[in-house]
Amino acid sequence: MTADQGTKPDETEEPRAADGRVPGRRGQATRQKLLDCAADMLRTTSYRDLKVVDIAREAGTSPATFYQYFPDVESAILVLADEMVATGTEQFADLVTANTWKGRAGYEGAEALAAAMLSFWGQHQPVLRVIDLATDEGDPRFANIRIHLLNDLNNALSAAAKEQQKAGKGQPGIDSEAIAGVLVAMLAHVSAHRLGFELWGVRADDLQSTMARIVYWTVTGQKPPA
Amino acid sequence: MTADQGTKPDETEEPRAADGRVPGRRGQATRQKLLDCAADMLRTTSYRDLKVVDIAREAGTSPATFYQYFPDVESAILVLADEMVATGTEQFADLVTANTWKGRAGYEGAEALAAAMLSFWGQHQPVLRVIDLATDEGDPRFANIRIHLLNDLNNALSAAAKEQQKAGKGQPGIDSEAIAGVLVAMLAHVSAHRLGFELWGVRADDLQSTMARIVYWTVTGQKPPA
DNA sequence: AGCGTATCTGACGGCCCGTCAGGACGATGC
DNA sequence: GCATCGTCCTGACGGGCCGTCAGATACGCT
Repeated sequence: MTADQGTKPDETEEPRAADGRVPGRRGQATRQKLLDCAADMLRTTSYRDLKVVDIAREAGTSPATFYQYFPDVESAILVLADEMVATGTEQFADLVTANTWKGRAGYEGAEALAAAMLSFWGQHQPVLRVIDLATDEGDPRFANIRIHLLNDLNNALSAAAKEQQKAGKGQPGIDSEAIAGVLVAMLAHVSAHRLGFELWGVRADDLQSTMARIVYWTVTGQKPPA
Repeated sequence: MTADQGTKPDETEEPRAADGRVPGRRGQATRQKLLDCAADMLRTTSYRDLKVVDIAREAGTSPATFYQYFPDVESAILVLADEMVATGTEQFADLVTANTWKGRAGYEGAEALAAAMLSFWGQHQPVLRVIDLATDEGDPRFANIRIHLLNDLNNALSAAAKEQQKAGKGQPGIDSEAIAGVLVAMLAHVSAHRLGFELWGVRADDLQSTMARIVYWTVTGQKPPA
């Protein structure tokens, strides 16, 4: 309210500080540096081994400074996760709703979805890894992030499946939410473990095709063309 | 070798103690009590919050006693996981290899597999939860357990898929290992999160049918009967 | 330059972990 | 019954990391 605090570009929401104060220019700089360092370290260090003291040292500051901007390590990663979700959450759902699910073009839409998932998980692997881990561990904050990320896709797939069912195609007599849930679970889990598959000798191309074919057939009940 | 130690029923392997000694009757009793208490507490407490002191107190003993039988909490859970795997690892693979993959009987075999997975994950939910978590976290000990649990199923599905491919059915031109990997990932992940699905309003029956249909179609390329 | 405020930090108490020396218990021989 | 020995258990301790606070520092403004 009455937000006229100089040239402040009105960041998304309020980047609240530790003691309630609103951080200034320099404060936000160090805050960002801490975030960057945390993101960097996540690439090499397991999330459980990510200590506050290490992040602070990497950023050239002291642990106490960290706590001035984040209540704990998880909160910092949550910010990273929020940014990531904000940049790419709706693209998956769009790939589903924009799909005609007919013939070759329909199958290629499924292939595009699988490719997008694999690519997204490849790019944001470290953060997504933490989201999955913390969610499975029962942390509701990360669970919400995960829902935000996958909910649109889930709804889109459910709608597509139901649409096909009405046309006498797809999987008869099965709750479309179950269909969507299983497909989303498959897509997310396989994408998250692509590296593991490759280490096991399975190529990403084959994963992508397999997932695309399963998605296409499960939604439409039609054999993928060629 | 030369195992004639009275009425001792020759337990699997050597239940080694802390300081190298072989534990006696009473020692094994408390060891088992610690395991039982750990298993019990896993049902209510998150694996990360499972402290040694809590297990010891629950078992009516002291933390130091725990360390006499297990180097850490994870090792204790590993024993539980080993027992679980030993009791039910091959049943999944058998359900695949025994399947003819033809007609209604073939589809019912797939349904039986999905049902078995859901049931197994329901029974052993707490321990399997830890296995998944620790594996994702990079713990190689739990990763090995997980491989032992799913490897036979993976190989069986891969063999079945390849068999169908040779007969001109199934998914043409795709590595059967990728097919098996995706299916196993789906089965395991959905089974692990059945409770979450149900909380979301999705019935286990629909999950089972969806998974069974996907498995059957992916392996055979045939539409499930009825 | 001088002052007020935003920002940073060294140092501290608290919690949990894993270990060790020593005490309690139970079986065995007499 | 009781001495003795081996098995088993535990109270107490040092160490590491966490999160906080009062004080020091640096910047912006007049």
